Amino acid sequence: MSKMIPIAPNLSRRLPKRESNRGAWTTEEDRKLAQVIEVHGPRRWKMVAAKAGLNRCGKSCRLRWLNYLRPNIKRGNISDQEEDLILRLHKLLGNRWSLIAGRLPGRTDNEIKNYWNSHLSKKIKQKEDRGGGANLLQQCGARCADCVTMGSGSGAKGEPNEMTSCGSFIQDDAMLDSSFQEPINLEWMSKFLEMDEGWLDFL
DNA sequence: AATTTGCCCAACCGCAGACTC
DNA sequence: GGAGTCTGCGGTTGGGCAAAT
Repeated sequence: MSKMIPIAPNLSRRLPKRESNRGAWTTEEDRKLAQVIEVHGPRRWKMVAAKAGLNRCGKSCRLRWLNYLRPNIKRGNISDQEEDLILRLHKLLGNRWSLIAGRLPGRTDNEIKNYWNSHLSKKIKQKEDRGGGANLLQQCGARCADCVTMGSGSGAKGEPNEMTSCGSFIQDDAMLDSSFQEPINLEWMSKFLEMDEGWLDFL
């Protein structure tokens, strides 16, 4: 079943449940939030929420900015190349969506998480059911228990440098640090990961 | 045409680490 | 060093839409 990208996804998602505004953001709220961030920058979210006169918590404002209003957000279809990259990075990093998103310019952790949950996890399961593609996740897991642990959804946020085996190849902070802002060339990253897979096979 | 089903994805929640006083 | 607050992350929820019946 093909799904269309919503043209105006912020129209009416969730209904307000409490006194503060909740649910879908209106275009007016978006505009106010963007204005305040333009002046004060994307930090001190509680203050931003107050300055914008929005009856929303700072957390909600931050999320809206990061996932929707931030400049250079790429929306819509994930390309095959990006999908491949997500698969490879997930194999290395587990469910560390923010790290994975950091390697995909313009994509948000939420988007990648959603894409994984709705598309890739099914693909993997289908392959596993057919018996042919179990290696997608297990290849790594069999060799590196840390990857499995990190991807198990425990909520634990291990430091990149604490990774053993798989991670030790890319221990460099600049490589894994989510604050690493430079957009990375997808082709380069794919090649890098191929190298890493080769290294994994060597173990 | 009306209803049901399946799925996507924006937004919320809880937790933990970082930061400030 | 401890308490309180802020920020960021991953997991989960549920409203809305298109397809199927």
